[in-house]
Amino acid sequence: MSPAPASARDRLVAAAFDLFDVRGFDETTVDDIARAAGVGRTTFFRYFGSKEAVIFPEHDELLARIAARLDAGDADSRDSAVAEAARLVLRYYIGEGDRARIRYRLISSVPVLKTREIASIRQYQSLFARALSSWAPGDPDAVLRAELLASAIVTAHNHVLRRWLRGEVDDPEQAFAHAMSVVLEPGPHDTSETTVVVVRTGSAPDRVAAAVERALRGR
Amino acid sequence: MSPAPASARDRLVAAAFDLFDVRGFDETTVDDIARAAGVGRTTFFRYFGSKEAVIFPEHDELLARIAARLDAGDADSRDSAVAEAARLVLRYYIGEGDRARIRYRLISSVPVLKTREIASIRQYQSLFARALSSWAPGDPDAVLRAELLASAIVTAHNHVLRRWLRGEVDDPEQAFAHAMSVVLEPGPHDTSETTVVVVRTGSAPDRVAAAVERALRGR
DNA sequence: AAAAGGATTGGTACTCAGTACCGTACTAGC
DNA sequence: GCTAGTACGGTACTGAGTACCAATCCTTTT
Repeated sequence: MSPAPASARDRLVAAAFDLFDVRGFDETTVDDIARAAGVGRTTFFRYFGSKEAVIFPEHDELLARIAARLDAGDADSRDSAVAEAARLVLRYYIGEGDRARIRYRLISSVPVLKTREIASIRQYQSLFARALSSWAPGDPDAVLRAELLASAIVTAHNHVLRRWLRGEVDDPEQAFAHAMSVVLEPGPHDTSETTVVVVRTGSAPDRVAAAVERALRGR
Repeated sequence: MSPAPASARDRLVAAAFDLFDVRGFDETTVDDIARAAGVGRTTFFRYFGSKEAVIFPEHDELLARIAARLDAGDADSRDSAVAEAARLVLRYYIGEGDRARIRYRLISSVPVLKTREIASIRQYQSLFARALSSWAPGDPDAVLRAELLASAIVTAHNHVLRRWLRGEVDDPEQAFAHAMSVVLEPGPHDTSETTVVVVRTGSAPDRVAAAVERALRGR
């Protein structure tokens, strides 16, 4: 549809999504993609390391953007930094529109693509874990806590993204904000009964108890 | 070293670990493995779907064992069911000894194997998420909570396993128990300052405040 | 304008993973 | 002894991914 002179890389991506969508991933060879894009097979492998990689064309750039956003954060702005970095990814996929939906269908049906996606997600997760770990105190469990929060953020992000891809969510940004509130909410306890959470502190018990009472009454 | 008549499958696994360890993954062909095991190349692919799969020989059986353990649980025994299922995996890898260490080295240095491992872990995670979800109430966030807890358990497990593989932990079972306590502990807040967690409840504020005070004083 | 140099591309040839198919040996049960 | 099932080996093929070389284009320099 577009007049013509898109870059060879863009034409390859477009051709790949097209062919994978109509003919299937296994039934499409790299030769087919290159031919449809009007380039040589060599050129394909010059831009993408593998046949799967063409499905995630901006993966590296997204990784870099996330890393940049996380690097700009610090221990004080922790929660907002990770939330914004995750939103970055969410917005990207939402903005893709149809392409994201085609990818979702492909990933759901082709095991090797699902594997690839899971590995991509893990790269995001590692970035989050590293940033969180660098902001953490010398606590012996700091690394574990960082990994746990990183995995929670990624899980929340993916939960929302998948629901949006299935058409179960209208406002993904708001849904993600809600999911993050679930992540940051106290432990995975059953909320149907009264739960008392005790965090050791230097403050006198009376002062803490008073603060709790205020919190329960007010707000 | 063993006299001889191990099954073809076991000989293939042994030969693969051996060759991968000394010569490297990329530098070893499936032909090499088959020849070293004294079988044909066809036989290799009859037992393992791919060259990578031979590194995780008992993966399917482990998955089945986890599924069985989780199926035996119910909503009431939730915490112990998931903890035991995770321990199942931990014990398996600990019991492997040297083989687990070789796998760890290979995974750390060969990207395609790392990808494969991450995908395996995700399969465990999905089992946990499905079980947890099936035990959850009709809460609209129940699925999200199930996925979050599943990812937390898997993260905790892997944290401990990796530390053990690096020789940073002596008693992995105890370390895992501790990690699980961190997982189940209230929210990911900074513990260096006083944190007040409020969980909505039907009880009167006074009664809750009194319970908190008791908790802070006693124990 | 011409030459030089770098970057993008295409083509060829090769290795090897993975699949399909077929023939063969060994075992079990009648 | 015969047959059916199972485990195995061999051959042949497709296609992903790599290495290398030659051609073209575009920019810069003289």
